[in-house]
Amino acid sequence: MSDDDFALSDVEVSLQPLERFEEYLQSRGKRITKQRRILVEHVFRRHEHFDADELLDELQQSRQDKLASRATVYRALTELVDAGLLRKMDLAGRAVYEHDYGYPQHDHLYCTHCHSLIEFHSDGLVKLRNEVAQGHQFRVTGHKFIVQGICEACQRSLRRQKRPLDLM
Amino acid sequence: MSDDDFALSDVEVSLQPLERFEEYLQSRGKRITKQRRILVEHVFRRHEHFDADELLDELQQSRQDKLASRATVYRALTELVDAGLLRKMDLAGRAVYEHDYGYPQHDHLYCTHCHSLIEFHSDGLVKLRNEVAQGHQFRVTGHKFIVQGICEACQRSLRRQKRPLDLM
DNA sequence: GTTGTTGCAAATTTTTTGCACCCAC
DNA sequence: GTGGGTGCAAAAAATTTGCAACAAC
Repeated sequence: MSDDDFALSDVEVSLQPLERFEEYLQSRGKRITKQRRILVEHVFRRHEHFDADELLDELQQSRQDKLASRATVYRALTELVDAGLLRKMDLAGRAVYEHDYGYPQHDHLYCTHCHSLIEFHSDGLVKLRNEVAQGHQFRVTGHKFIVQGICEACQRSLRRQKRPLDLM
Repeated sequence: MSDDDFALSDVEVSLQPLERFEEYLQSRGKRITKQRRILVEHVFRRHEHFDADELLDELQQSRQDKLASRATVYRALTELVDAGLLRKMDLAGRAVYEHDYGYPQHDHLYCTHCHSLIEFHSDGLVKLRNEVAQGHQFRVTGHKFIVQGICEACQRSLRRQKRPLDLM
């Protein structure tokens, strides 16, 4: 069986995150360690946005046998982004991560009140992005589109607070 | 003469940045100090992206009579954003600022190689943004759209470096 | 066995804050 | 005169790094 039996695109969609990460590590001469395995498994256990500190807490809380140190978590997050498994966003000063691998491309509505992130997808956005880039001879590798505002729930709670009798 | 003689939109476009800032300060019971005046004047002297540290350097370099301290610069930048004079972006870990007041709305192509920012405007983007938000009952206050990639100049220099003769 | 990896703590980097003194109002 | 503002230095917060012990390969 030759290497050609697996086209890159097939491999990309069929591998589990951990397998994909191991592939990445091997291609770079890096080692598959216990910590890296634990990290990937943990991160892809559920689909949520998180930052380095939250992840570190989860890997250390209520257990004396810490699964990974702070330094290792930071180093692994960088690798996971590099491997295309995670996406990194700079929000309000700190880095927030989310699944990228095996997850459809999307953008976010960011509520500046409760700091929640609402995902959405828009084909038109990508089209528009590529057109603009082409006009500037710019080679696109990605984008960050964050729409700031107030989510529906916060609008209601704010309305209740600020205008108790102004309903009429 | 009633207040209505000055519609908000007229006032917004006719005032100088400093005047606009003074208006903001007065409305908050804050004081118009020498440092705040110097900062606004300096920041709006030219249209460039900058971070807190660059600004601080410019206000202190080659002069023993420092124009503003680090703390004052950080505090003023927060006020200027709050006043609507500056826009803040979180790029690569640190905050980058640019003119907002009196400057047309725009977005950026961000070269991840030379870290330059290329501005562009797209009506379609705003339209698309509003449509998406409306679909989620989300009240938009703004957005950040950053297209990452390699600018034209860097594409050329990279091409030259990496494949001199394509040997080996 | 060799070489990359981890953990720890110290170091960096960026931004915030407490407080005594100063100045705009 | 008074209360907000400034500068300074220390503190915080987030992330990176040097290095000795350790573990993949």
